[in-house]
Amino acid sequence: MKKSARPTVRLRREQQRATDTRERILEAAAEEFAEHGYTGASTRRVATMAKVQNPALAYHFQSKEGLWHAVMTTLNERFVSMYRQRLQGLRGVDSATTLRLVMAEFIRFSAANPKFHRLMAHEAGQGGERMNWLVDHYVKDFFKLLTELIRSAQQQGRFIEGDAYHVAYLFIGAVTRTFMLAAEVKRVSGRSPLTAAYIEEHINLCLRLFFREPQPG
Amino acid sequence: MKKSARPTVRLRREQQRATDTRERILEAAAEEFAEHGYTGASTRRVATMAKVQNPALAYHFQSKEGLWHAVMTTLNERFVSMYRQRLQGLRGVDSATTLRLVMAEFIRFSAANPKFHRLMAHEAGQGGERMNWLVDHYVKDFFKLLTELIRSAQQQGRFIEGDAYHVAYLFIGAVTRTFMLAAEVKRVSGRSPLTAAYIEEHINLCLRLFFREPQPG
DNA sequence: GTCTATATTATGATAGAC
DNA sequence: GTCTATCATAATATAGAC
Repeated sequence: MKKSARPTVRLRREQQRATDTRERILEAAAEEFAEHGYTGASTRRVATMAKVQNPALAYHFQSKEGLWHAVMTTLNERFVSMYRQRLQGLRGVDSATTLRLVMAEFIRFSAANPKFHRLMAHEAGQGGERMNWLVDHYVKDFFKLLTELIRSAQQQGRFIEGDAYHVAYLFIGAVTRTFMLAAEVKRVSGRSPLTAAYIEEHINLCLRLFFREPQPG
Repeated sequence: MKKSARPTVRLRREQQRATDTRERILEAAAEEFAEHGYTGASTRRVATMAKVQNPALAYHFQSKEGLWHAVMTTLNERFVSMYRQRLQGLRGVDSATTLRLVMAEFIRFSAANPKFHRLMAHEAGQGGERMNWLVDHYVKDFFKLLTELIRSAQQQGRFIEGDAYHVAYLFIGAVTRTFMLAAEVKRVSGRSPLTAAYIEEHINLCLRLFFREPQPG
């Protein structure tokens, strides 16, 4: 059988191609869902952006909803692994310092992935099954961790007072708004928030706002 | 001509009915656009929610885009008249106090109109004609006023430091996030942000966060 | 101003060749 | 795994009676 003379190489090549296709679709879908939300997103536009035929989406992800779940799983896993890795390098460090460094990392992640917050926000406004799935699989755990750190830092007197969940939402809102509305910020103020200088300024402003201590270093 | 025996009364009644229809459509459309964004919104769902037939939308607003413009104009005029009225009552008061009271009013408005911020945010993420229209007609003016007040309050040493546009976005993000994501906040933390107690707590937290002075009263 | 009916296009999903 | 072709539905918009 000439055809399968080098089956492993052939297989690898096909799998590679399939993986590329899958990832192009995922990236295009993230863009489309971020811009238009679930109902407003068009799988045909996704296919066009990813330069694949329409049925490729069904082949790889079964349905529009399957595609959405794949997008959200991918991005949330990236987010989770970001802060888990940051935490691993900080074992033994006191809570307030840990919180400060995790928050700085969160700001950098938000600047690098504005799509992530837009995707989450689309679902979080009015409830529904997709929001419940997100909260139960990812959001709740993250807030549990974050609020525990906040309470510790508050007990050390190094973080602003107030209900931990409440101040967590204040922080996330303050941090993410400029990045989520980058196009508007640019047109209103003349500055793009997605520059290195702006991001560093943002980290300083946000941390100074929420922490009760002189800047380290 | 029996038919037009009392034309003015007849006219008024018809105009009243038309006005009711128009307003029902506007309210339903605000809900629909807030939840699904412009592309995701369905004018058929709007018609169903407003309990009118589909062509009624075209009669009153010409097109989907006409409907969107009417919704945004209505809500933005309400927003503008809110802060203009608040400012009128504060002539002669110093900038920092004016800013504090305008911001408190902004928080109350945001709690009462979470739809407003969701509608604005849908368009502000990726740019486009609708965003440009919003920025040029409403957002720019509001930020001009807000940043002028912020700079004055900063000169008085009564507001946090930093670029006025930048801190304005921090403030708006911190204030609006919990209301825009009310459903998520409820599921994550168990508290609904749309209660009177939460709103008062929110006002206190936000003002304490951004102002550099002891609480008045 | 409001209704029924419909033209036209876009959408999500699938069938079947290769 | 990828292609062409197509189905069924839902979308925006309009025509024309009343």
